[in-house]
Amino acid sequence: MSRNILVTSALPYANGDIHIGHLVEYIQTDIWVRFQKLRGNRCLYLCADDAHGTPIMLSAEAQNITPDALIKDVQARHEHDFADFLIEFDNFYTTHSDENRTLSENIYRHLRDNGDIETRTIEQAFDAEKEMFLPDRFVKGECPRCGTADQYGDNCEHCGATYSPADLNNPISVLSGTPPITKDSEHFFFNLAKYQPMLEDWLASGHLQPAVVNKLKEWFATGLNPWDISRDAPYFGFEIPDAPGKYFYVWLDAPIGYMASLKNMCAQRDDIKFDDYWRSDADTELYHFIGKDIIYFHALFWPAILKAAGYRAPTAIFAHGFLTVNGQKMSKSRGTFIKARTYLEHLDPEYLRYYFAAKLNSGIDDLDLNFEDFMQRINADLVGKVVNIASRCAGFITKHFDGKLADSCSEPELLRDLVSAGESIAELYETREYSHAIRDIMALADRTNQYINDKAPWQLIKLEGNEKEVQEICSVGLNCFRLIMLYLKPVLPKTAANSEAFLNIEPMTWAARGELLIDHAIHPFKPLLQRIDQKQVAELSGADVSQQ
RNA sequence: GGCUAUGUAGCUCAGUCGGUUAGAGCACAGCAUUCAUAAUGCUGGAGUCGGUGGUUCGAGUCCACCCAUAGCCA
Repeated sequence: MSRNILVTSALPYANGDIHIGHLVEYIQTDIWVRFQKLRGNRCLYLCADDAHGTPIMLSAEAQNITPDALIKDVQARHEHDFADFLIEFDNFYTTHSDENRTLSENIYRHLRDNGDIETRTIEQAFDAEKEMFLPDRFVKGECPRCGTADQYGDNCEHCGATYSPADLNNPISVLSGTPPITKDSEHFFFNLAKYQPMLEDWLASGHLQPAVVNKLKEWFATGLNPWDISRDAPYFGFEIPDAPGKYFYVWLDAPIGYMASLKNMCAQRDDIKFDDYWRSDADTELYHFIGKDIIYFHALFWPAILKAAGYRAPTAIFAHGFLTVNGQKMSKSRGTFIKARTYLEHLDPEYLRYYFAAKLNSGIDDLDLNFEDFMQRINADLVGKVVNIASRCAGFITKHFDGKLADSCSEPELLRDLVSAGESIAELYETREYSHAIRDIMALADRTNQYINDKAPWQLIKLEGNEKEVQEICSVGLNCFRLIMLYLKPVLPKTAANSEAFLNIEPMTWAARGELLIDHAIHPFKPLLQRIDQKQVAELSGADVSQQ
C-alpha cells in the first residue's frame, strides 16, 4: 500500500548563497525523500526561493539592478548548488510568481471575508531621508538596559534584552545614518487567537516533536497576539488587494510558496492534482522540514492560515537544529563560514551527506561539523569498511572466476540477517533517526569484514581444490555489500549508482532487497570513493598548511 | 530577564520504565593478517555521567538550585 506524500524544505532567502548550515536541512530532507521513493511511496519534494522583503529590495538597489534581476540570478546559483549536492527536488520555484500572487491574494480574501483581518494604526521607525519605514534590524543604537552600543532594534546581543526600536538610546537608521523619526501607519493583522482551539487540536493529534510541543504550549499559555501581515511601500512583494501602498509581509507569502511550487508543477504534469494535497479533507501526507528558528511561523501562523482559508493543515512539522563548525557558530571572521560552493571546490558532496546523516536525529539539537572527526569518519566508515568489502572480494571474482558469482548462497543465515535488518533500518529512516540507522548499517559492514577475515579466501586460493569455496565466500561478501549500499542509497545516491553499475544490476529498491545475486556476472572493481586527505580539509577550513 | 532544549571517554555520540561492573565508533597501544584504496580482524587502557544538594534499598536516569552552550520571545 503505497503512501502519497508531499515534502518541503524551508525556502532559502534569495539574498545570498547557500552555505553548509543550510545544507543540514536540504540533506536531511533529501535523504528522507529518497528513502520514501526507495520504499515505493509516491513522494514529491518541493521548494522555492523566498524572494520578497526589504533586504532583497535594498540589496538590489545597492547592486544597481532590479529586484527581479537579483532574484533570478540568485535562484540560478541556488539551483546549481543544490544540484551539485545531489538534492533532488521534484520542483524548485520562486515566491515571486503569478501562482503565488494568485494564491496569496485568494487566501487573504478568504481571511478577510471570514472577518479574520483587522486594521490598526501603529507607530514605527521611519527613515525620513530614504522615505521608508524601517524593519527592526535596520535600526541600531544603544541597548536601553545595559547600554551596549551598536545593537539592533529588536534585541541586545550583549545582555539578551528584547525591546522595540523606539526603546533604543541614540538610534540611527542603518540605511542613511540619520536618526529615525516615529511615524504612524495603518497595518493589517491576522486574528491568530481565534484559531488557538484549532491549533491545540492539531497539536494534540499531530506527531510534532516533544520540544516543539512544549514550546507551543508555552506560547498558548501566554496568549496569541494578532499577527501583523502588512508592510508599507516601498517594499518588494505583492500588493494587498484593495489596499494601495500596502504589501503582504514576506512571511505571509513565503509558506504559500510551497503551494505555488506545487501549482507550478501541476501545470507541467497531468499526473498530479493540486487539490489532492491541499484540500481540507486531503488524505495525503504533508511534511515541512524547517530549522528550529522558524517553528513559530510553521507551527502557529501557517496551520492557522491554512485552516482559515479552507485548506488542510500539515501532517507534521520536522524541525532540526543548527550547524556549528568545530564547536563554534558559523562566522565569517572566525573562518567557519563555508559556502556550499566553497565546499564543492575541495570535497565530494557525498562526504558531507554521510557526515550529516551520521549525526542527525529526530530532535532539534544543534550538530557540529568537526573537521578532524569528519575526515576520520569518512575514511574509516566509507572507505575502510564499506567500499573495502567490494574491493577485497571483487579481485578474486574477476581474476579467478571470470567475473561470475557463485551459483548458490553458502551463508544463507548471514544474508537473511542483513536482509531482515532492512526493516529496522527503514523504521529509523522513517523516524529521522539517521545517526542510529548509520550506526546499524556500519555494524553490518563490520560483520561482513569479520566474516571475510574468518574465511581468509586469500589463504584458500593458494591450495588447489578450494576454488569453489573462495568463489562462494566472495559472493557472500558482495551480496552483503549490495545490501549495505542499498541501505546507504538515500545518503549516497551517486556511490550507490556507481555500485549498481559495478555489480551490473538494476537500480536497487527496498522491496527487492531479498533477491540475492546468484550466478551473476559483475564488472571489474574500480575505486568507488577516495579517502580524504588532510590537506583538502585544511584548505577548506582556511588553514595555511605550510605553517603546520 | 522569561521560556524551550543540550551538557556522558581525547573526538563524535548511544544509554528504554530508576536496577548487576556506564556502552559504541573513531583516535591511541599491543598482537594477527597481507585479499583489499596503509585497508581488515582480535585484545587492551581510557569516564567525579557539567556542579551542589535532595528523594530512594538503589540515580547518568527523578526533583530543586547553580554553571555553561544554543534557540525563541511575534
